[in-house]
Amino acid sequence: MPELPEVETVRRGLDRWVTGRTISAVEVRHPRAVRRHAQGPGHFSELLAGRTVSGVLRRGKYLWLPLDDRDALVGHLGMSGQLLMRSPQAPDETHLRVLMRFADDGPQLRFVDQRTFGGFAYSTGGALLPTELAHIARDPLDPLFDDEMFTARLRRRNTAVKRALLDQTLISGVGNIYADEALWRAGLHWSFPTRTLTVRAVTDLLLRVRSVLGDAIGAGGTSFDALYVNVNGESGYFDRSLAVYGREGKACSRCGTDVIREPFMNRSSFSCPRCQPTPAEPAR
DNA sequence: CCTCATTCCTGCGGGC
DNA sequence: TGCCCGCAGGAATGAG
Repeated sequence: MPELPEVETVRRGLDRWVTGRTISAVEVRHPRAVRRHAQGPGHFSELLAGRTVSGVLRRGKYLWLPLDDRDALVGHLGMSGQLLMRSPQAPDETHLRVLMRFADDGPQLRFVDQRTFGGFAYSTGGALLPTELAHIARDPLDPLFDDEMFTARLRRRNTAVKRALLDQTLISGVGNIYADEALWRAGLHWSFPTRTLTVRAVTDLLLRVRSVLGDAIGAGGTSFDALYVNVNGESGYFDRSLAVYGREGKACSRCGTDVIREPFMNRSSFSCPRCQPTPAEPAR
């Protein structure tokens, strides 16, 4: 699933391949892909034709492409979204949702999304920060991320630490995979109550979050090739480095104990029962 | 301001 | 061989 490292990898690819190019036409092949654009697919396409992309920015798991004025194209990959650079001659992908052509007749930008949780919207005045994502917190790799505010807000909460990590209004960019990996690195069980975490523990957790995201970006960057804006949703080569996610029944690389899987928030949480013991009074 | 459950979607793979 | 069903899960939404 695309989380911050995958989206950052996509951002770098897009920046290289579409910045400075002028859009000639946009075909919406599935209306759900632009469901957040209230005026509909036709209007969405009309607004984009003739516009020049001036860059590619990211906050958390959101991407946006500032255009040649104060507007922007904002998007989210959802769970299965891919952004591909493809030759105009390449056949349609099975789950092609949006096709963007450029005036130079060069590689097209294609949004391919099996489960259609992803989508795009036209953001009027959104070049600096689209209103569609203004409610999302800065991500931990943002130089302006406020560590002290994050720590204070997290410790005021009355919930499980993993729930807090997944709350995009508190810290953005972390999804199920990297939450589990960061918690393993920090030696914290997902149910640890935020109220009882010390400042020191939160500071360490934030360090682990940053280290796992940074490591994953490093791995994701290696899977690039010319006309492919990485996208596999399986985090480049980082899946080889996962310590607990998807590793139920396999040995923890730190202590050898079998990794366990527990249901949480209608999904799975993976942890090492020895390195991440269940707290005396777990939160949910 | 929280906190938390529900909903959207489709391909895959396990079980029978 | 084929059918059913659970599972994967980010984020908007609304209830309390």
